[in-house]
Amino acid sequence: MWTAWKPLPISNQPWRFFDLKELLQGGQSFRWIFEPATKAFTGGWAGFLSRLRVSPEGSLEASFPRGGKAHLAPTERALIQYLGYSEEQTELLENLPWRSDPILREAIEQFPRLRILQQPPEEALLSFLCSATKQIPQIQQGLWQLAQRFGQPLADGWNQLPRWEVLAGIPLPDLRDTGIGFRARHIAGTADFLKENPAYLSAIASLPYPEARTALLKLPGVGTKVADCTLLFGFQKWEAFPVDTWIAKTLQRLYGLHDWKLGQLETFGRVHFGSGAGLAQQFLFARMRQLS
DNA sequence: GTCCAGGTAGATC
DNA sequence: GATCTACATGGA
Repeated sequence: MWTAWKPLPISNQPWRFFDLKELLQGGQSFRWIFEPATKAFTGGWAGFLSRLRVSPEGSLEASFPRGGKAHLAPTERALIQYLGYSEEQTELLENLPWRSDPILREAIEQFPRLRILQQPPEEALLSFLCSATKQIPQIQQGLWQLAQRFGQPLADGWNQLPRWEVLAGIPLPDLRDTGIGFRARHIAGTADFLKENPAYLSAIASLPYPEARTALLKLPGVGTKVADCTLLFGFQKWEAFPVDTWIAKTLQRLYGLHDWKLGQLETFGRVHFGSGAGLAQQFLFARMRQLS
């Protein structure tokens, strides 16, 4: 069913379970399920499945579907890319202003293995359309239902997230049945829009951040926060600085930015943290949740 | 029971 | 433009 555990060559530093949990279930992807029996996470993206765990010796290990299901396994290289372990992110991290910003430095020290997961844009968009005023476990639950009902079967009871073309044909009441509540009409609206404009998302990939953001904001249910999450986690637009309730709280309490408007906080983030603002955002997000 | 959750859109001023 | 509120659902 699964290949033997094998270390992934992505860091010489030891991993803790805590590091892997924050990377896979820290609010970036909602497609990794923890299995207490094996202390491993199963999940993936697109048509790929993997299992990940931290060995007792502190190395990050992966295992893949095998046998007739081998095509469901990502290459080791693709998995490492998905996990955000690229030269590009290493450089962005190095260039963040942690030398002059003790709050950011502390956050990075607390979560040294954290990176931005590089997810398919379609999945990031769908995920964060489901995220409005929901807790992370509920987002995970809603996406699981969407996948099980409308997505392509993979293996081990796992389905792929549904493609937007498929979502466009599903009646609103059926979408509602997955428990995603009022977000169903946002999904339906965006699915219809993308059906009319099939190349819309792929065109966004080549746009600079400001134009890409403007384009995403035209989709129903996509506001500034969902747009920035999609741009950061799906399109690798590193200057995107999503401001949600946690980040707003962080900037108020730790940076003293009381009474700032959302738009002002977004601008502050991009200016203060620079070209890797989105990466900084993820460390601050993890840190604030840890403090609460 | 009440409050809140990785927000957005539409109404109202 | 800036502020106010409805929107579904589940968990604390």
